[in-house]
Order: sequence, then structure tokens, then C-alpha cells
Amino acid sequence: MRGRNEGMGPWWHGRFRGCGYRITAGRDAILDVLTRANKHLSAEDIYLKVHSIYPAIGLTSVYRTLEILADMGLVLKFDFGDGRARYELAEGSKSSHHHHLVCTGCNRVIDYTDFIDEEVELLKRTEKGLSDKYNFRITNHLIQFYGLCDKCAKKKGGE
Amino acid sequence: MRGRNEGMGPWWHGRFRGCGYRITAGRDAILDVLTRANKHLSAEDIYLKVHSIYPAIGLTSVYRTLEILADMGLVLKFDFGDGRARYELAEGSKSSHHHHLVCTGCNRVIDYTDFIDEEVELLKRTEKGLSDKYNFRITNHLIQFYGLCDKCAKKKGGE
DNA sequence: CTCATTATTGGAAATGGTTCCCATTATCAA
DNA sequence: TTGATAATGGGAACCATTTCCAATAATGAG
Ligand SMILES: [Mn+2]
Ligand SMILES: [Mn+2]
Ligand SMILES: [Zn+2]
Ligand SMILES: [Zn+2]
Repeated sequence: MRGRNEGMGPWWHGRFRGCGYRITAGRDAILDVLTRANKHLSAEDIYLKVHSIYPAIGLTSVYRTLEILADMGLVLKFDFGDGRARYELAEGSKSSHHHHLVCTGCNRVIDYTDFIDEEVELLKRTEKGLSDKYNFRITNHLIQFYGLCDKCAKKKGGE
Repeated sequence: MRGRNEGMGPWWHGRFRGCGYRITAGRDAILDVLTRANKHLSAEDIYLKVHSIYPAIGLTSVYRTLEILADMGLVLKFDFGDGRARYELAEGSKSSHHHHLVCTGCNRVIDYTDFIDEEVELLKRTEKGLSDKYNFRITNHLIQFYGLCDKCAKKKGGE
């Protein structure tokens, strides 16, 4: 009845060691926060959350760790147009592959998975075609829709 | 045999006046550069090009004008991950709607229109669905593929 | 055309997210 | 346990973009 991870650390330890990275308290805490988070956090958001658990953390280390995680493909880095990068754990236990709906009025971001199957299917074909034609090794894609959320549309429409 | 624009200024003068904006030499020069450009220019790129034609221009005005143009939908603003915004004239005389292929190795960007019809058709359906479900007024979308161009793939593969 | 109104301008300074630097510390293989 | 060295944190540097404001120029009324 024991969990099958009895005795070993969290899932990401293996990935880290595999890439030659050391396991540190700071990195553990950052992954912890990312795993727990359901929103799209900025580096400072993450720094503050980690800081309350592990006060020795430095903002610089947060940036460094996020860069490593992004390189390893464990987190995704987004630009939603508010001047700071946003991070979220890539496809994992909780989250599944999704795209974003961004309100240009209030910067609210909605994760959507509707139509994701059709989209992914078309994307696969497109990727294949583009890879062949332009000799590109495609590793990732970004799809975002921009517009006004209900509240912002009302606000603008009412004036 | 005269051009049908005899006597009136360039095409964007109407758009500007319609929005209550004044026509200035700086704005004319910026639009000129944007119309002529075929690459994805940064604000500084534009500033330098305009400066050689109209030396009185200031970088601040370039930023201001680009913001106006983006708001009016005449130019599109992109983030290709190199730390500065890139601008291109929206669907116009020369350019047609297209998406981007971004090399994460050297930051090269390729405009592609392959599959654009299928993509746009799916996007339309997706937009409709998302608008209804999330009550969003969608005005725009962004699609980018990331990967390594042939040169960068070779460089990494060879090591 | 002349003039008054006021949007626009350029330059300098401020902003703020991110990166760099480096002396100190912590990890981990041997 | 210990040595090699990866990782750290904090302050300073970086740099694209904004802010500020006095000077200027575009526009419409007369
Ligand atoms: Mn998301
Ligand atoms: Mn383009
Ligand atoms: Zn909104
Ligand atoms: Zn490349």
C-alpha cells in the first residue's frame, strides 16, 4: 500500500540529476510553488511565495532556476503583454496542454482546452509541413487569442 | 491616366484624421519606413531608419506613434524573445496575413503562409466557440512555432 | 492669411524587469 | 570526511520602455 515513490525524492529530482544539476533547497521550494500554483506566476510572484517558506531564497536564483526549467521543458514562459514574463508548469500531473485567451483590457488570462484536439491535430500537420519546407526542427508552439473579456467589453461599450 | 490618389496624401492620412490624430512629418516618415520594410523592425531600427531621412525625429515619438498604430490595428507588435518588441505593418498592400516560425537559436524569424487557409478556418471556428463560452470579444490571434533553423540544428547536433 | 488652441514633440531623467558579477556557501562523488 | 566546483544571494549594472515638461507645430475658426 505504500506510494511507489517511497524513499526517493519528488519527481523532478531525477530530471535534475539526469541533466547534471544539483538538488538544492531553493530549487525544491520553487518547484513546490510551481506545482501548487494554478495561476500564471511572475518571477516576483514565485519569489514572494518561496520566500515565505524558505526565506533564504534570492530573486536571482528564482530567475536562474526558471531559466533552467524552461530549457529542460518543465516550465513554459509566456508574455501576456503586461511587461513581465509569466511561468507555468508544463504538461504535468494537474495541467494538460492548453492555450490562452488574453484580455487586452485587464490582462486576465483564461486557460482553455476546448477545440484543443482539433487544434493539436492541425498543428501537427502544419508542423510537419513547415519542418519539411523550411528545414526547421520545431519543438514548441504558441497560440493565444486576444480580445476583451465580458467585464472590459461592457466597460468600453458603456462609455 | 492620373493615379486615383492625385491631390490627397497617403492612405493612412484618412485613418489618422478619422481618429482625431494630426498628421506630422515624423508620423509620415515612420509610416514610410514601415511600408518600405520587409523585416520585423524594433523601435530602435525604425528610429535609425527614420532618422536618416528626418533627423529631427526622437525615439520617444517612435514609441508613441507605434503605440497609436498598434491601437488602430495598422501595425502588429510581436515578442520574438530577444528582449525587444518587433513591429510590422498589418495586412496591407504588400503583406498578407501570416504566422511566424521562430528560431530559438539565432532568433531568425520566418513568415509563412502555408496552411494559412486551414489555420484561419479552424481559428474562426475556435474563436466563435470561445467567444460564446467565455463571453470574450476576440479581436486578434497569435500563432508562432518555435524550434531550431537548419543552421542552428546543425551547430547543436555537431557538438 | 492670422491667430489661438492644444496635440505633438524631443530630450533628459526615471522606471522596472532582468541579468551580471563575485565572494561565500552548499552539494555530492570519491 | 573532504575536495572540486556548482549554486547562491545581494547589489550593481543593464537596457528597453515610460514619464515628464517646456518648446513647437498642426489645425480650424475667423
Ligand atoms: Mn495556462
Ligand atoms: Mn511577419
Ligand atoms: Zn478584461
Ligand atoms: Zn537559427
